[in-house]
Amino acid sequence: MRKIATENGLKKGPWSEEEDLKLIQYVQTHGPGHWRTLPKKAGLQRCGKSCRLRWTNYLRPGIKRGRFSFEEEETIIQLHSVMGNKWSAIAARLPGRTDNEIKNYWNTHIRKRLLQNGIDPVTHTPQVNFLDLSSVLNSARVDPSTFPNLQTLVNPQVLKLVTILSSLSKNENRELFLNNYLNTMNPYQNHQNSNFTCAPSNLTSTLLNPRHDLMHANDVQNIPENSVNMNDDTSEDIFMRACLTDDCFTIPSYSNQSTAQTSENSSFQPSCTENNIPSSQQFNYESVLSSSMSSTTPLVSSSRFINDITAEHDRESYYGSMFNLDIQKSIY
DNA sequence: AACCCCATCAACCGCCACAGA
DNA sequence: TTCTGTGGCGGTTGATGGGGT
Repeated sequence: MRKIATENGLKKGPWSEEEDLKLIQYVQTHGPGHWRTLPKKAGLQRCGKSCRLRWTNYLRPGIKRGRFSFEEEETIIQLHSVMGNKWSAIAARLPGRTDNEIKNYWNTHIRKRLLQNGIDPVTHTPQVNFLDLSSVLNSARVDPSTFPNLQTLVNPQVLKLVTILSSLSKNENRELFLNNYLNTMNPYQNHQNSNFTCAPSNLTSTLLNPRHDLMHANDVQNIPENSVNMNDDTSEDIFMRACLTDDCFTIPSYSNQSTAQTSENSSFQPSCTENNIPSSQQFNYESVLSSSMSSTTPLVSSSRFINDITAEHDRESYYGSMFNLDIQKSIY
């Protein structure tokens, strides 16, 4: 670990057993807090911040050490897909795990594995260039022999949607179309008061994210009967009329926000803030979180099975099959 | 055996939000 | 309203150890 260094008489680097003992004894007697004055009172040559970190990340009772379980990994992935790099918020849902530990685990294990499986760890979407996809699908439409089984591989509604999107000239328009598309698909959600909201730009990710498709499966049951039926052949026309009206493209704030938040160069924005998004642009993520927040049951149905898998390569193959499975579910 | 490369993760750093004076 | 102290957060660093050559 780090070299032991001193600065202003303060020690840096790894903690010794003796230091740990002093800190534990002091906190057990006086409780945590007042970290600035704690080192002097506890007889430690450390800065208060170092003491606090050592306590919260290592010495605090209830800290769970060791390998992350599959359930924990799934929870991290799903929460990260919603929260982004809000490690403390994620840690709050994983008893015994610290934000630092989760962050490290994400960067060294999960992130790598997602990349290996073709999943963008930032957006949680398959790493497929959207325009390339539409190009492929368009060509397939012109020449069915290219993909003779295309209709059995790709949901016709998805094909329609991609075709429409590819016909829109500006990325901004695509974004707007997608947002309106989804708003129309599930208007019920958009009118719910929610403490947990998401910027509309992330709906694009939601649409293209098989994991989100899976996670929203329960929501489908909540869609009121008068919402648009996507199995209706005329739904595309309905959507085109609904989404391509002038009104859609003349709301400056909407447009600007979408454009800004979907910049490819921008990192995954916390995406889900609680109060800074107008209600008309909010998206209800309650159901996304419900599985992990309100229940101790595994987050995906296959969790029971994966408890028995321990080897790293098994985890990798599990992730591969998990995402493949999700993709299939999402397109059928 | 020696060296190099890389993954891991504890610890640090800089910044920010918030509460209280 | 401003200042200051405190604690929290996310990003980064670097020591360590293991595997490969």
